Amino acid sequence: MLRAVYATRPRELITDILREERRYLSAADVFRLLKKARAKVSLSTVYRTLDLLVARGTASSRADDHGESSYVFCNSEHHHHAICRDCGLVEEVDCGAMERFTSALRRHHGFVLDDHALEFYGRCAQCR
Amino acid sequence: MLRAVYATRPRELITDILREERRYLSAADVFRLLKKARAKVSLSTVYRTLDLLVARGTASSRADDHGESSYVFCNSEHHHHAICRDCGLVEEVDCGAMERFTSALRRHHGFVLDDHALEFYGRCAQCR
DNA sequence: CTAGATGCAAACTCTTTGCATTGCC
DNA sequence: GGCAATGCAAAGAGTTTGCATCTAG
Repeated sequence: MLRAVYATRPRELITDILREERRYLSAADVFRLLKKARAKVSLSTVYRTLDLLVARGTASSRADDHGESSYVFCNSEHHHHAICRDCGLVEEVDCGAMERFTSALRRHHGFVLDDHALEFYGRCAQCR
Repeated sequence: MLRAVYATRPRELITDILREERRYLSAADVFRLLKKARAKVSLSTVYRTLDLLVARGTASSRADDHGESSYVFCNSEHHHHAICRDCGLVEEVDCGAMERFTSALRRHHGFVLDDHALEFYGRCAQCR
């Protein structure tokens, strides 16, 4: 039998923050934003909730060069991220070029992309 | 005046391991391989050497989901990695498709790729 | 009422640093 | 010989865990 999952206040708060920010946030970032909003949620709950969101597909995570993990809200299952180096905006990428690219990669290198792992970095339209 | 850098035995050993393995290795992996080869090099030297190689462009690093960093040997300056999920093989990607892809991404999303950050995951020709 | 969630503090993992010693050139 | 590199142990940073308490359903 499946384990029940409660919709608690801390979880709502954390999910809202992630959905509204629309950029990668570390656990410490989320914790800081919670404090700024005068919500008292422990750092461990932040970690536990972020893990939960990733497990449910509501967020995706990545680790930076210094071993700190960051999390971003996700709407759809199958998509790729274009991340702005300046403002941090995370935008979904889903255009035909993607498909053409993966098939070319297969032809030229024999590589079959597991495209869930793709992420792109650059600068968005605003920041250019 | 530039700081001198010595070609020491530990550095040779670590560089050789990285060059021969041709896949991402954590500091602990390198340390393990050194021990297997009966070379006694401290873990801190492994870390320091890996940092040095990255700084010199001889290696590139990435962090996994658990905050552990891994390193791979690099030949050329400008390239992208295609990483096999099965065997870990890291292959350089450098075909026209890449360029066509980035220009399409710019047209469709207004995103300009900083393409040094690109990495691709999938399965290589052998592992398929 | 009961399984699940939280807070706190301690434990853990990976990485970095300080300093005495060793080694390259 | 002198500056650079190494080893060791201790310190750091980020994350996870154990357990008592609290709470959603």
